[in-house]
Amino acid sequence: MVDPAAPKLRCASCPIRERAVCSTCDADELKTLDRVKNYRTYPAGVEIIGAGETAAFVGSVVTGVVKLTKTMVDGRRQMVGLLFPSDFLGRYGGGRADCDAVAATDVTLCQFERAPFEALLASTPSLEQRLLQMTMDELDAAREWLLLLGRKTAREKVASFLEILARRTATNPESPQIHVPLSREDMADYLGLTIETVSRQMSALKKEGVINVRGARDVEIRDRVRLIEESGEASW
Amino acid sequence: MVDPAAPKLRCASCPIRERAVCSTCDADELKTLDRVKNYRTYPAGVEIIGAGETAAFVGSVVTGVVKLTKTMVDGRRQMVGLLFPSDFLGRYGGGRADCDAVAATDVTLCQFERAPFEALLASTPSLEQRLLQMTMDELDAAREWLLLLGRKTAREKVASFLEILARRTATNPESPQIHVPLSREDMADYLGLTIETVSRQMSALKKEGVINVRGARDVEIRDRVRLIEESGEASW
DNA sequence: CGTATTATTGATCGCGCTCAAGACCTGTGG
DNA sequence: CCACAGGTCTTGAGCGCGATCAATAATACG
Repeated sequence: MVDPAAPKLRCASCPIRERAVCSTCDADELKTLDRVKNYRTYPAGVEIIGAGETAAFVGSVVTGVVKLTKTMVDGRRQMVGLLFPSDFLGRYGGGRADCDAVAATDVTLCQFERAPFEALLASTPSLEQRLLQMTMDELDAAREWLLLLGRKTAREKVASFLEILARRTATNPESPQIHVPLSREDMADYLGLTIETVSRQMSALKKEGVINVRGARDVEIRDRVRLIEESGEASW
Repeated sequence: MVDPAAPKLRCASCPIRERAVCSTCDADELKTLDRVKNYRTYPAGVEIIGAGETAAFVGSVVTGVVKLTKTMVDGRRQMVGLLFPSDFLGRYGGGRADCDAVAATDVTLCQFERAPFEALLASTPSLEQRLLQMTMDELDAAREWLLLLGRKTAREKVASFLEILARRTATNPESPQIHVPLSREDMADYLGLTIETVSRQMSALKKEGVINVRGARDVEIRDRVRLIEESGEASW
């Protein structure tokens, strides 16, 4: 089900050292974390934590993308979180998870056993401050997402999604290439749409010259300004 | 615009003492908070914090209900937060607010000046832990809300909203009376619907005997089990 | 290659939006 | 007391966006 532990990276050379929950830790604190940390890889599609379970660990995404989803009894599914490298995974309060965490791509996690991590958290204000900051940022993102799901059109939803990806992952600021780390089905679950509607909107944006698509997962943004207009930005 | 300060309540006799952000504070910490706190009332409809502003204060809702909303350039509006007594108000990270905070009913806040509150926060782990806990609870609620907006039908949305209100505010567990603290327009903004659709679904639930409505804001839940069925609960 | 999976495109349907009218509620002044 | 105004809520008629159902097309993979 799960690969054996990958070799432990030294924190100093960790690619997410500057942005993860541990970014404000000093050398001593890193040493403590080091004793309870554990690299682990998951292939795309595998469930990392199931809804209702109490995970034995929390952790940071090092590489890859993790999706959080909720499912209704009749199978309707909505994505409720999308975690990129440096994002934190886990219901920290000790409660059980209320959604599934699934590897959207191949994923590497830097996992911490729950109990010692929480002990460290309680005794390390800088770590707790960082986690609070990250949780508030996620809450802000969730609120933007509420606007998207509640009031945007299919066109605006797809454009917004591409713009979010461009901001988070693109290299070249102008005319960026983005690799969409999700299938059309995952995009639909993110946007509260069907795969057919996602596909149609992608085709329309392509036909109008806003984007260029090759192979369904590689998108070139040809007109960034236009894309932002199409996304129907909030007014503030 | 805003009423003068209401008389300061002693924390010991505060109605939200057990559940607010200060619930884990000891006597000394309450004394410090006391020096920077400030009761204030806002009449229904008044803007408490505008999007883009950096509020000079944060605080707890003591009585009444505060709505957080986002507005698009063309006027489409989505509620993204709904704060009841004991809930915390304010973008704590020191950043600017990214949505409007408006009094949905007459509201009393227990306000703290931002700078001293943040100083206290940094030096008081128990306070920070409590705020982290509350922020994670809000994030959980926001994720449930994402499912509602993305995948539920109008019927399910309205039933879910009534069930949420029943859980948060009702007195009698069986056949509870609830007072809806929002107008139909606010309900529509909460649910990502129009006021007409909200009204139609309320009428349908009434006709089918699930609820009883008197005066648009007072609802008796006649069949709680049925209401929960109609809300299309998540599967876990 | 052939098979399975995923994505695109087309045709039709229905839920919730829009536009419009009417009901109800609340307060104000004669 | 009624009359009237302004707002909120309800109800009705018709439409359009996105869902559904269905058929290809493209891609991944052994």
